[in-house]
Amino acid sequence: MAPVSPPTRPALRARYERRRHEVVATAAQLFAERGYSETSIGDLTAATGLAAGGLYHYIGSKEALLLSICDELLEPLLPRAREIAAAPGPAERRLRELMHAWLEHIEAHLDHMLVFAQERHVLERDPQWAHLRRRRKEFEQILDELLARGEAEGTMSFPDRSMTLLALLGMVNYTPQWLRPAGRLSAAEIADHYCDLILA
Amino acid sequence: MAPVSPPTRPALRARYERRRHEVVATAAQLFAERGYSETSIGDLTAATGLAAGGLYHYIGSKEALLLSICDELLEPLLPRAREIAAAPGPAERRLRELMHAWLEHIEAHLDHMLVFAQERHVLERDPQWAHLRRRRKEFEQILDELLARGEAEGTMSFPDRSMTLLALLGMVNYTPQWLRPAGRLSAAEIADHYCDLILA
DNA sequence: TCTAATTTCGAGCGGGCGTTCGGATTTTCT
DNA sequence: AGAAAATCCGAACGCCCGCTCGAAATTAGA
Repeated sequence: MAPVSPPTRPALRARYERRRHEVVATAAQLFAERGYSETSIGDLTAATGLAAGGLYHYIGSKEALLLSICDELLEPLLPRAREIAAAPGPAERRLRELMHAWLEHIEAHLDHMLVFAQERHVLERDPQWAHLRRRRKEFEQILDELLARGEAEGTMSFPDRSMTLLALLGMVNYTPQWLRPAGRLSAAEIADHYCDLILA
Repeated sequence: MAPVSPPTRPALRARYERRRHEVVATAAQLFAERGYSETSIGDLTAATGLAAGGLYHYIGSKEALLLSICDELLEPLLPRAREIAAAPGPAERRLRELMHAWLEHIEAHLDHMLVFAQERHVLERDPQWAHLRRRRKEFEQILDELLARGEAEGTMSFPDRSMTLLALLGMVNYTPQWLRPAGRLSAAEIADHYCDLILA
């Protein structure tokens, strides 16, 4: 996750991080449309304007870059989910808020999401990815607990809660493949629709 | 799709196709768990027991092998879907039957499915994959028409049919990531649950 | 049994890829 | 201005991978 040589002088950290963030975003875009393995370092240097050496100043390695993309995606989402789920109010309201936040996050990070989804098989095996596995698992647990609370409160009922959860995960994880920011449907509308589907 | 040198003598065709099918299945398994790019020809020779030359006798090239996996997956499903959708009876019954067939097909070809899903970004760009794009599109159209027929018959109603279709595709396409043949849920149960969700 | 077709072998080739590294350039701070 | 830190360059390296090819082994059919 950490790049090779971040500047020690604090005044330069900001510029460094900004530039690094640009590089990661550019890479996410390329990876999303061509695939990680099908994108070469040459493609990356062409897209960023940096030469190989300059690029490695920021990314450390190609695989670390991939990890950075997924980190940038999951890191802010999980605390937000915790926060929303822990807030007061009925489970259904909590769920709808969480779905909104989730889908807005997806809409704002389509490329990152597509890359993350693409690398599922790496996620499940490589020990370097263990912390991401944990994060994803906790996120799914938060969702599941919300559904369970809804059942306990009597406002939701599912024939099979765990299957409903999987269906929900499926819908949402598929969304980046067709969602377009300029498209007909907003993230909020989609979130509401998905909620209606499983709560009906 | 066609390998390099299929035998001309018809008596040998059967054995050749059988062996070839074995190779494709083995490859699908490896690709599904490690990823296409992360699986080397060396891995393939080790898993099949064939040496490099022998392997290429059946696969033609690594990319052609990937295409074969996806072909074997989609080729039988589409005609079956056409048949089911065209059969007489109310739309809801047609849809349920199609979902059953679909999920049983997934259950029977988990590896192929995972590989196909993994290569989404290739599917959408490479001209070599055009016929697979067409097949998938037609399959989705069949589904959409079934939903539309349900609405016309008055037995289904959706706030937004195209979004419901996308939700359904999401659920089903995600299924191979958790479905296990020895698991708690059968393909039939899952299909019914999914139908219930969108028809509620 | 003899021949031709088929299947298999495996060393080796050519190329592309990720990465390195020494130095040049630019920037920051005193 | 001067020194130290940070940024960037790009040629070059070594490795690994997909693939080839001529020959050997096996099998089918007469």
